[in-house]
Amino acid sequence: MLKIYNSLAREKQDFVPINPGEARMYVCGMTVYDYCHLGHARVLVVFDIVQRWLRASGLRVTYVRNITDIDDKIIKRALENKQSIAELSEHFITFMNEDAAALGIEPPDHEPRATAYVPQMLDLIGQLEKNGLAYQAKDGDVNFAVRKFAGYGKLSGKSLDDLRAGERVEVDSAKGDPLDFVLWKHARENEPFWPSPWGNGRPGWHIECSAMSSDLLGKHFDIHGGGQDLQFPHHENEIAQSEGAHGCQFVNYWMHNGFVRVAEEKMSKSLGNFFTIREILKKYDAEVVRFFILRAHYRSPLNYSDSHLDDARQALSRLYTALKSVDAEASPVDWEEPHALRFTQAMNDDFNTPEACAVLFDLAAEVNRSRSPALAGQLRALAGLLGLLTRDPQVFLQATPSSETEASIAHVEARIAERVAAKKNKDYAAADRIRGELLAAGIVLEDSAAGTTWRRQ
RNA sequence: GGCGCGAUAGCAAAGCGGUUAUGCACCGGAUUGCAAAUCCGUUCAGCCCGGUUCGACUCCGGGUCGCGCCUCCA
Repeated sequence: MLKIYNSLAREKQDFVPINPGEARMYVCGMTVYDYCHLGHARVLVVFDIVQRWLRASGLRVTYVRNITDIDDKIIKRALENKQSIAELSEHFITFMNEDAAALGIEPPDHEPRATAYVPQMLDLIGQLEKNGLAYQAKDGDVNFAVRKFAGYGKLSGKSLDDLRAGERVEVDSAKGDPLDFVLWKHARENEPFWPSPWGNGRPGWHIECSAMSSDLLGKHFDIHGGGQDLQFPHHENEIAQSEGAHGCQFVNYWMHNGFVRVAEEKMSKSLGNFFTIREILKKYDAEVVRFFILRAHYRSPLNYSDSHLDDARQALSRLYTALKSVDAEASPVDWEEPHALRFTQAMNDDFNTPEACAVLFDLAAEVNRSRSPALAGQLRALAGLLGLLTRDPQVFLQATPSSETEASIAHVEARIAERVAAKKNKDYAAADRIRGELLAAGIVLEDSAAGTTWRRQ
């Protein structure tokens, strides 16, 4: 039985789908005005795993991950870059897709863009107005009246009065309550706008997710995910909008992943301490990055540093090494096998990927001992559920993230041939010299009865 | 100020009221021309103070420290 930590209940709960055999999941994706950083990579990987495990558990999954392609930052950046908003967002959507593909992220079933859902947003705002939860302020903005929605704060555990006490935002006098949030912003100069019953304008940040999720998944669905920083106010506001408009429960299970940190601080744009995915991929294999993320539980903080990635690379190499010398059977998971049972137990416990990885290492040790093609196949199959060990071991072990040329690989092969000849002549000094030279270049040689192989250090 | 999360061995990171987590690093042995890889073995834990218990890293209470949200943020 799968258990999920539900942010709404603040405890692990049995996952019971609304419709038996089916899971509908919505995840807040990217705002496309810049490159994705490692924090974004974590969301992508974490919910890719959720999606994969739900499917592996036999559920029919509909996975929606949205793209925010209209908001303040995009408008600002487009102006700075002197390009259109469409150009800017297209540009970064392309980069995002490249990064996601590199990380082994399976494409979601739907990837809706906010700009394509303006009519649905307007319908929703109209419904909220009809329900007495939205009002148009003097400045033309349409706001949500948080005091009118009884459950406001239930996700984040905040009470409106506490929020008011801690209010640090400049009060917008046009709002009925400082905590009211905007559903529809009136048109301003140099900004794109859409016509609406409330005049020309553009959507507020939160309304898009309410509109897209109900359109693609229905008014009530199973799982909603995103980074921990979205819990408040974004997800709280989504609940207010969706439940306020539809009059029914919005989402059963809320999932929030922890932050990536740098030197014990949250990695974020505003702190300027972020590393983009493509920056990291210049130094580390994408699968190493994926493994690095999966080695920590999704709700724990994850500290980023080169030495941690070095460590992850060494660890992943151990798994690939186990597959290198055994001809793994290409078989599906044998679910009755003991490692698979442990793996399943781990994943069913709120997606405990660190424990699932530990099972992979135990299994790898078993493969090394037994040289069993069936067990090697099992290792490959289980790891595959996490999107790991999907490549040829030799390709992984010899891969280099930077732009190494074929020529240098040819050079390695040539030097190995020289060394084999030297060894044949019992000229061990020459053999060791060649090995030392290659080692200095980060190439490790491994002699075995079957001959000499090499890998990157 | 309000709300929440965390503190595990040299580093990273899980489960668990009593029995080896796991990975990296380290040490000893096997193996090897020597290595590497692999195998076998050893060493190294649970912030502090109380409480519950036959027994607590694990449960409860109180500290201390760290982090996050309350403002755009994955």
